[in-house]
Amino acid sequence: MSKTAVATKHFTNRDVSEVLDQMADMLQIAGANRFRFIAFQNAAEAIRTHSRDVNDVAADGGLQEIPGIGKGIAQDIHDLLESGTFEGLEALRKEVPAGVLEMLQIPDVGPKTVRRMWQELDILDIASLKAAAEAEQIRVLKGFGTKSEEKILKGIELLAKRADGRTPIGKARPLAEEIKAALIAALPSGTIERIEIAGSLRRWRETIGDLDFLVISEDPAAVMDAFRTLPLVVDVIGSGETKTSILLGGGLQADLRVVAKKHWGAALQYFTGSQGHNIAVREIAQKQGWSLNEYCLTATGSGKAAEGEERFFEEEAALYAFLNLAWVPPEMRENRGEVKAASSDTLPSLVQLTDIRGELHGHSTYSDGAASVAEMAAAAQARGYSYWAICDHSVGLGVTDGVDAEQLAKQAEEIVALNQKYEADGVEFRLLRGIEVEVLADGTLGLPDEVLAELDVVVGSIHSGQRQAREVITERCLKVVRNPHVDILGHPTGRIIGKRAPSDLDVEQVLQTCLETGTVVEINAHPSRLDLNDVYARRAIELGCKLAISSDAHSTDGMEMMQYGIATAQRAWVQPADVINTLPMKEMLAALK
DNA sequence: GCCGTTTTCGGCCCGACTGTTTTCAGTCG
Repeated sequence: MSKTAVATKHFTNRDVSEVLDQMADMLQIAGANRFRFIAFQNAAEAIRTHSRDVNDVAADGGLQEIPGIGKGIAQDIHDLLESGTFEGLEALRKEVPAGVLEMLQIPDVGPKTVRRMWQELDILDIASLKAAAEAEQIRVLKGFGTKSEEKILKGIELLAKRADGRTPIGKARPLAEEIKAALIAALPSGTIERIEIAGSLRRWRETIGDLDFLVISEDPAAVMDAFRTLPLVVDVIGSGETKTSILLGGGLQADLRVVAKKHWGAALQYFTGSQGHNIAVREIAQKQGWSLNEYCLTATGSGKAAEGEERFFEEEAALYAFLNLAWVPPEMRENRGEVKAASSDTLPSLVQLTDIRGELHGHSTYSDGAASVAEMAAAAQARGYSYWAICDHSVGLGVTDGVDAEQLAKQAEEIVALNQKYEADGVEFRLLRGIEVEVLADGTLGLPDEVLAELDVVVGSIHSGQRQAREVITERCLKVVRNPHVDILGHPTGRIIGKRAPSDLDVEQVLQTCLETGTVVEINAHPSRLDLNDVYARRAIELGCKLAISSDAHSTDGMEMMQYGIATAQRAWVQPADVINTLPMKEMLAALK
């Protein structure tokens, strides 16, 4: 019974990558060859960010075509998908106790420490590690002292406080901006010559592990001091001559590095990451006879330049150019093929905020919005848009008052009147009539077809029953996509980052059907949604689907969220032609069903 | 375990900071 249950479990790309990560962790603790566990880590990352469903790729026999997946791991994945496990995994699970594996989650406790606790002190879980540290039993080991015990206890405390490790970008970005401003304000003018938020925030990843700041200053000590004493600081993790790490309330870490002006290009490149991207760039440098670190290129002697010769770059682009690479937008730096594209000068020309001509999903006071139709229209005009679709919730959504046919007719009068005024005033802006129509549990819609038929834009969204079984929710979603009146599939997976997992949707099948039916797929730009995410959005455009990037604004300020959607699209390699709301209104409307 | 503009074998990015040490290992990014 349980064996059957395991065998029929559907493994998502995330599930598979988690298993591979666990495999890497166990290999590390077991003391395996370091390149072996790196191989599993790389494979995990490759699967996590691969745009196709791993089950489909495996069925096509294409696993080994994914960079980082070779013969061995491809076989392991096949076994995993078929039977729920694979040989090497079972062997290590027998060898490494689950509690020992958990100890690896403790900050500042790595595989070497975990292994010694386990092997030399017979510590099998976090609770007994804590007890041993408190009883001062760890200092008996060679290489460990009182500080080590303190560090372990602090780490355990930190782990308990830390919710799930990563902070949604919608929270992290404002916080980083606040810290940046506070740091500048805390120092005499001119002390900071230049400051940039680097790391995953500069890459606009949907969740952030820690905040990274890079600074040019001739007085690093003063900058360090100011950083350590910011009011937001709860603890100083470490502080040296060029680097300081602090802990903020809520467990978020922030790192600061101060460099000289001539190091800026290499330093910004290094601190922006991702690690995978940096390794790929450093490998390119090596082939050309240079070693790259966060300061400069140094000739290795294997190229034309004399060994030890250094090259400095005040700008990041100059560094890329020196290595014969096109400058790679930070959003693309995830080692998903961008280094290869940069070397052959085939990077896509990414969609920009300025390409957006209008919006196709936003709310007003007719449903749960905070601003009137006229106010939203004014805000849209102020942003330079030439059209904006009012898509309030339809009836059928329990948590909020939705509009019915009658209210929709009333709203239409308001829209017509406003549009007449724009026309009379010679204003190049139009409101469009739309709806975010509720998808009921059986896949039927909250309003009848004849009501939908009158509208310019229909967004179909699922807000309930998101925990339905894979087949059920997929079929429900396909029903929406196939409806001739639904132009756009809204926030397809329904996830709320850090709060609600995505629906167990067969996204591949949904996207294929969107392509067949000409249904546009939304990138919902709200930073707690970002749905589709970067990986699925990339798959969508690979297939040839069209996208709409929508702020889903519920207030005039909500339109600001568009930047998160643009960044997500950029992370998905999306170009302006892939996005229907980069089109002028007439062309855009013609592109809808 | 993966990979190849020289390789199917022999490599696999690079440095800051800490703690326990007299020169380095561990962790992190």
